[in-house]
Amino acid sequence: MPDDPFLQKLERAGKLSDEERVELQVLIKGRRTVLARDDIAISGSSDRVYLVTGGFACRYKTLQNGNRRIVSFVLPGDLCFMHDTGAFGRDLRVGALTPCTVADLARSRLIELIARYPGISRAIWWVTLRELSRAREWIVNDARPANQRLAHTLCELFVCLQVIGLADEHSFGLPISQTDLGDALGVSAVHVNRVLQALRAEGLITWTNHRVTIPDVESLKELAEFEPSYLCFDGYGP
Amino acid sequence: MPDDPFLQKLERAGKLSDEERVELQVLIKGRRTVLARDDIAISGSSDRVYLVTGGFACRYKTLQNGNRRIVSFVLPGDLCFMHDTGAFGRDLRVGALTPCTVADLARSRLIELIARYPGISRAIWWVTLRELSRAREWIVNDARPANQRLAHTLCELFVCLQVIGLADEHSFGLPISQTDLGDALGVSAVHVNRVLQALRAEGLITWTNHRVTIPDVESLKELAEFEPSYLCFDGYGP
DNA sequence: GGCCTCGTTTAACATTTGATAAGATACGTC
DNA sequence: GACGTATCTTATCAAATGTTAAACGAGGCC
Repeated sequence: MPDDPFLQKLERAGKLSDEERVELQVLIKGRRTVLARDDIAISGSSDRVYLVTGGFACRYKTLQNGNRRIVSFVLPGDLCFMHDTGAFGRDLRVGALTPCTVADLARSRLIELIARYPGISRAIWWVTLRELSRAREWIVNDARPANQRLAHTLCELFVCLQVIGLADEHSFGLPISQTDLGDALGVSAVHVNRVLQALRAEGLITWTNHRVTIPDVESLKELAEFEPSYLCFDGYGP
Repeated sequence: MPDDPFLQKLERAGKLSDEERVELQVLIKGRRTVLARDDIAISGSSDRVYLVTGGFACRYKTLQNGNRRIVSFVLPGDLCFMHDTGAFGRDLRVGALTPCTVADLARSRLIELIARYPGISRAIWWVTLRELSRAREWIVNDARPANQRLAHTLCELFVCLQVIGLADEHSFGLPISQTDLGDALGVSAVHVNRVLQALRAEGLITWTNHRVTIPDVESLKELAEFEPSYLCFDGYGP
């Protein structure tokens, strides 16, 4: 139980009591699988909250011209639609980029837990504020040219995956397509490839066999102007 | 007291009791003025929460090349840095685009009120989730070409200003420069002007004397693919 | 009125990025 | 191993956007 990525992540907001931890473990018991490219959830469509426990997913919207814009990645341990009851935007979806495992929680039950347990309340606040901080950083990132933007996104993925034990010192598995990555960067797939070649040529990264290797993390961070405090991994409070 | 834009906006999340309203009115009593271009606040720098009561402001970050990216506008009645204690990103700032009036609140006092009053707690949750929804919509907007992006931003400003009584049926005052607007769109000032001329030529807007007029709101919304549910003005809950 | 500053507008050119298409490579299925 | 599909890669051309600079206009100040 100390290895559940969800609880592990929540405890970044501050320690949970044993009781709180047990309540949450009971809540997230069930699992279902979702195929790659299938939706995990659509906003405003249910009384469920979704916990992704395995695989890569994303929050996205589709524009009228058919373009998809990914607004955030969803990694193991991330909650989706915690607060959504239809009032916070109607067309946001969560889709699986790879095969995923998901736990569906009853929103009402989670709300009860938030009301009863201060540690859980604090943790859910932390999760929400972290999402807000990350969303704003993505807006900032969109002001950078595509090469920096790609570098920044790779740095973010690297740090987030490292925290949940899915990256080692210099590499991480990235089983998504360049098209997916382009939708996350707001850039065409062809241009992702172009910029990727440039980063490769400079020796900043390699990406083969669905694994990204960053020989010199500091160099990539420097190119990306990556400043990880927005990921809030230093916990709640000063 | 029914005309305070802050309380008015908070009550979108659900009615406040008389007691709650009085507590908040006491809290937001003081006022200071901030000159255009000055910062109202820097993240992580104080134990204060800032309520903008007049003027146009923005949240922004500055990139290493000197470019500024505005990640959201801050209008009268908007709170800033409610949760910020240094853990949620270090370099976000709030700056005045025009002369502003600001009330500085003690964060500890606001936290007390949230803990004691369920209506206030719900309202602060609503404010936060609304910010998240809006930030994600800005990410989506960045995937649109500049003309749509400008149209979308004008639609957003129009609706938000209308709600606080600062816009009439077809126009609103917009006392900011095209450079500011460019920083919000992630586009150069020259290109803002280009796209602006195009919108003018199509008769979609006029913008003179710091006032934007939208003769046919529906047409502009259609161009922008503007779907206002993300602004959460329909309140909390389904 | 004259001057100064700031913002807007327009122009010319450079760069980035998008769109399309074709060839190459990997992977799964039979 | 052969085939089919998806992805990656590269090339070419078109469109969007950035950069720089200059002219123009409005408003404040003396």
